[in-house]
Amino acid sequence: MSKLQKAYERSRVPLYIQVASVLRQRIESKRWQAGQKIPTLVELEKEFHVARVTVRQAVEILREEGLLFAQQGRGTFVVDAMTPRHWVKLATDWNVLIDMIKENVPKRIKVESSPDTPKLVDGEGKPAPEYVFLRSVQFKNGEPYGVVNVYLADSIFRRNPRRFTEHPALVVLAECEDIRIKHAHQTLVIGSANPEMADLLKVALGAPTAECRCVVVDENGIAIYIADVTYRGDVVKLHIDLFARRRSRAAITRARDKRHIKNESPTRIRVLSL
Amino acid sequence: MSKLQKAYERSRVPLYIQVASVLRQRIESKRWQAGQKIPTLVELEKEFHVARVTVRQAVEILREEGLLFAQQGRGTFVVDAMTPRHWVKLATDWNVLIDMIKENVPKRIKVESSPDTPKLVDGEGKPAPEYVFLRSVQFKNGEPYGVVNVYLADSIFRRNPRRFTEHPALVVLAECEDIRIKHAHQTLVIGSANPEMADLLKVALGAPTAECRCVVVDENGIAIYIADVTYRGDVVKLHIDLFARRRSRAAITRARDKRHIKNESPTRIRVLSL
DNA sequence: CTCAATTTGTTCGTATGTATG
DNA sequence: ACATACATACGAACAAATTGA
Repeated sequence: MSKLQKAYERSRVPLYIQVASVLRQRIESKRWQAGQKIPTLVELEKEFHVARVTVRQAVEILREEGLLFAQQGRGTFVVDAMTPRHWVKLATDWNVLIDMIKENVPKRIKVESSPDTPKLVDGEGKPAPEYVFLRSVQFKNGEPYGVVNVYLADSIFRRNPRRFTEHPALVVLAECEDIRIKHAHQTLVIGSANPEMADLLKVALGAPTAECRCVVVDENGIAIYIADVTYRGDVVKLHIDLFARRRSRAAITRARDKRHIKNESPTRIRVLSL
Repeated sequence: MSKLQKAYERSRVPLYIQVASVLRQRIESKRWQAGQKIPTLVELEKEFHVARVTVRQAVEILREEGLLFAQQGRGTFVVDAMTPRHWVKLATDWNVLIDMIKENVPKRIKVESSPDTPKLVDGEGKPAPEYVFLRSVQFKNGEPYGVVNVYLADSIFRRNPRRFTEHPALVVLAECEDIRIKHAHQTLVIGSANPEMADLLKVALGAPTAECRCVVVDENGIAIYIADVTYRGDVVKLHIDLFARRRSRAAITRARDKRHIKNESPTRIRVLSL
């Protein structure tokens, strides 16, 4: 039994779909670059240990998606024009977060409201007596990339219902100077799209997603803001600075480094076998 | 046409898998709580607009996963004891990172070495003239959860080959007091398992993964350590403190909060329709 | 205790989709 | 393109366990 068939046992998703998703990732991750000829069907069927027809079905899917085009007698190629990726950079600091989503302002769109559950908080803050539930989809270039579910303490919402419905709730919250925040935090776990999210985000069912949860607790220990955000997995990028010596002229140095790489002799790699 | 069927058009994922993923999420999100009886097969087949057998297949999957148990004549129930998950908590600070992976020490295991590509650095640091390539799989409770590919500058490696092969390279690196680090950072993007990773991590092909890249640059601007780590998506959890007022007795407060929740009147949710 | 209602479990037959060689 | 085998999905009917009147 091939490795893929073992993977098949685990997921019960049709083989050609699985193969297609692997090929798609190679294109999206630029491992197969635009215009490049991809391996022949024979090579692919050897790599994946599947039948010829199965590979063809996978390639067919990507052709329909406009990622590949095939030419009889020549081969299969990655299409040239790939739209540049839009990344959602996750913030690691309150002020950065507020600044970032400030720009999101007009992107909020209402979605058929499903009667969602209250959602318990797992260990941070007491729930407020009443919440207002807001739901929106985030768009960029006409493409959905995130679904936001917000529970906002009703007492906060009442202060200015208009502003809270027209702007990101967190931004309005940050503007209220008299609200004293004890702590705010964000967690991220990786999930996969359920049918509803797949529909809203226009991705395949089971496609990777980033599930972010942001909770703001006021000075009384009340969770006044609870947001559950689901992003398409392919738009999320997180950058963490672990360590930095003072006087870091990072941007400038980086640019210079890049030029160096091309001129230098190729780096040698020694594989260490234990 | 139902939403599920639309999702089917897009992904060609079998219907009963889609239903299963919806049910699974209801359990994991606590919308269906432990011990609770879930709707009957008849109700579910009405809700999802699928045949009886299809719902049964979905329930069957969750039974095999140990999330549900069924009793003829009574109904189907959510199991009580949820096994606590093992999370890989991503570090957001150098010292925390080192402390964390210190404990990983004995988990490193050698894997069939594939002649991997040199991997270019995208903007941070010049490559060293020669790297040593190390590869390992991380285990927890006998289950693989991460694959690590490390490029370590050969000049660093030579200082103590034994230690570098027997311990996490980053820990040994941190111990070398004479190595001055200019900066270190980590990035995370979400990907999906290719055939090789699916095999190593024992997950389905295309299953969500976390692709972490950690780069350490020394005072000369040389990237002395480049690690590409692929984690199973379901074990990664990232916690970001956005904001915290001084004198936060978080742990104690949390414990008290939890008790409160049970005694208080249920929180009301008002759905806001724009 | 029995009966009826409820609910899961099983089995057909049929049609279509998936995967191999 | 074909033949074969198995998976998926439907609808319908029936069997078996549980509950409560």
